[in-house]
Amino acid sequence: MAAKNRKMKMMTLDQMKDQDLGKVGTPERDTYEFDLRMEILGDTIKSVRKERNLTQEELGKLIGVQKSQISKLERNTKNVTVETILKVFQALEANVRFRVEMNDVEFEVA
Amino acid sequence: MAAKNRKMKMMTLDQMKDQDLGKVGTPERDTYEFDLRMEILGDTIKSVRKERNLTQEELGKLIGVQKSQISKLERNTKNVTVETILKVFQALEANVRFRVEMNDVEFEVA
DNA sequence: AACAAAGTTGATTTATATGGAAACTTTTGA
DNA sequence: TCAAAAGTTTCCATATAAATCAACTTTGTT
Repeated sequence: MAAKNRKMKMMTLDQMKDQDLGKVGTPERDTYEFDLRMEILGDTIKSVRKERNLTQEELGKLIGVQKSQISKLERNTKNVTVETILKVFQALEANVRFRVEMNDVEFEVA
Repeated sequence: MAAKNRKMKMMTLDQMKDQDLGKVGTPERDTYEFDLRMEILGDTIKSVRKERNLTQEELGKLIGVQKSQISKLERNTKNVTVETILKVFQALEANVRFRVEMNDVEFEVA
């Protein structure tokens, strides 16, 4: 997957990603970054659920959905809506913070 | 809207919300909190766009949508998907951070 | 091994987010 | 003041997220 040039001593993760996945802004790279974030989101749901010692079925019951739906949110993670995210983490009694940074300015979309 | 009891000297915003909108967890209160967050999200898009000195039409062009769609995202804000949020703020060259807090543990869904 | 509990997957339905087109309203600047 | 630019709204189509159900696989536990 990586290391094309034998003379190269070090390579940052970002350099590797630039090379193997294309620069930021290209469709492939954007897709990769998006998929990664969605995967992390799914993993986070799972981690927090485990922390609360809940099964998918139990979490589902709290929200009012089947366990299969929870499974999909944890694994199958494509795109999700903000509402779904908030619903899940509220049931898990976790706080969701949402922040937009632009240059020096920060917007807290708490 | 508020101040039912004349003897009451002080009331926190949370107490007021509890009284006027119902406790956290009730459907009305959840709806209110959700609507508020979505409104803030819309306002944030608008603020950042203004900061960048872009019209809705120009921002739309960057993303590949009509100005009416930007208007809807800024005002009409109901629910949105994560993909849409990322797309918009990426076009605005703003960073979106997304964090889940549970007790002392923090999950960065960067 | 073998049974139950937990989790996953696929097919399908329903609800709704995304988006365009066009007419409309508001804002702004000459 | 009025014309153009910017923003809004309505009606509509399409794509897809949310959800169920049922069958399946995986993971413990005794």
